[in-house]
Amino acid sequence: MAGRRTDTRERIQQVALDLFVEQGYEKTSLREIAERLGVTKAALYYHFRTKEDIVHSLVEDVGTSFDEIIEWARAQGDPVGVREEVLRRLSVLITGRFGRIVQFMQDNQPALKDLHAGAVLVTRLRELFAVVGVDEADAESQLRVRLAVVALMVGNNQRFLGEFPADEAADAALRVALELASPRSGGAT
Amino acid sequence: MAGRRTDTRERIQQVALDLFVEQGYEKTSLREIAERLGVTKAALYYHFRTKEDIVHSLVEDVGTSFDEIIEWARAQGDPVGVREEVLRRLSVLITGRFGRIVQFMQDNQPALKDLHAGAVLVTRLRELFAVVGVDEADAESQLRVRLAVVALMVGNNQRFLGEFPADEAADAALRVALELASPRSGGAT
DNA sequence: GTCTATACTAAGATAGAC
DNA sequence: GTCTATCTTAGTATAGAC
Repeated sequence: MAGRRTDTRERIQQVALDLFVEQGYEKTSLREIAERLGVTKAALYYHFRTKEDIVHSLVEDVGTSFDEIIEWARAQGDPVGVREEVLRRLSVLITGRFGRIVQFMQDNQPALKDLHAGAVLVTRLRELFAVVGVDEADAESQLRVRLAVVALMVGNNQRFLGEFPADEAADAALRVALELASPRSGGAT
Repeated sequence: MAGRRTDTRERIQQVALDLFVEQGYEKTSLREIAERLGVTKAALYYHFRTKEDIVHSLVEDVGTSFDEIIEWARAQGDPVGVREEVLRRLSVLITGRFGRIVQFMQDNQPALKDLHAGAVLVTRLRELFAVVGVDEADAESQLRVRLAVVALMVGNNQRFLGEFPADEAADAALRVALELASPRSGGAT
């Protein structure tokens, strides 16, 4: 808030995230955001160059946190041994302060796809998959470790596992993720 | 083709699905579809009442097939014993002629959400989850069986497991799904 | 029955006044 | 830092040509 004279930028982000989570990115118009704030559309364009810019500003923090996990994992020697810790750190992020944003990203994957913000999600997810599945060669093993990441995301998504309390769902998600990521002992049929 | 003199309706569906899969539902304009077909936007409105109607026409066949699986499963006596067969039938649908449409639904879940077509996906998915997870009480078990369905969908999605040949990915998806849906023997920590 | 011409509303976006 | 006015293009609707 240092050099600025209003907090409109932050209020835009706040209201936009509310509406994006409720209705989805495409279905939320700038007019709606502006009206709820009591300003005009043009005012939004002073603070953000495009609608995409708004969502990008919301998502970039998550991207940075993902990057930190990825870089940490790559710095370690033993990829398999590190996998579990990667999932635990991811779980903390998703169940913590980034929960709503991660859910939003998950629900609006296609909308974000071609957006600049899409890179934040898609690229990072691919890197996470790579980090988590380094030593897995066949399709089944790759699918398992990638599903571990998916388990964390959908398990903490109200729309997916909404009947259970959030903390219970979060626990379950982590347990399932760890199981999916654990090296196979017995083979399949 | 009985009472009709042109195949424009089918061509619209074809072109629309192509573009929807490529670019997503929201990003594809009616002008684009019309131009690729060499007609005007208004012509589309002769064959379909709305844009949503187009996607609905694409998705309803899948919905019917899902319903058949759900109804069959409910007609059986033993819910757990039937779970495996439900997943196998789902796998056939997804890897078969409905593959592209299922991938489209998956990728455009938020766009379809409030649409009439959304009921085809969301409602059916919930019912599938219910059928597949009847006897599972805790969050972890529910998450596992629901992830089994997700495994089938993402495993057959090029964007998710694109490095492997389609048939290999399909096999892997079914194996992982069956494993996730199999009753637990050992407990977690 | 099939399609074009035309027009309407609302969206994202921009220029310039205050 | 915010507003008014305007632009382009989206989805939608309908009257009427063939």
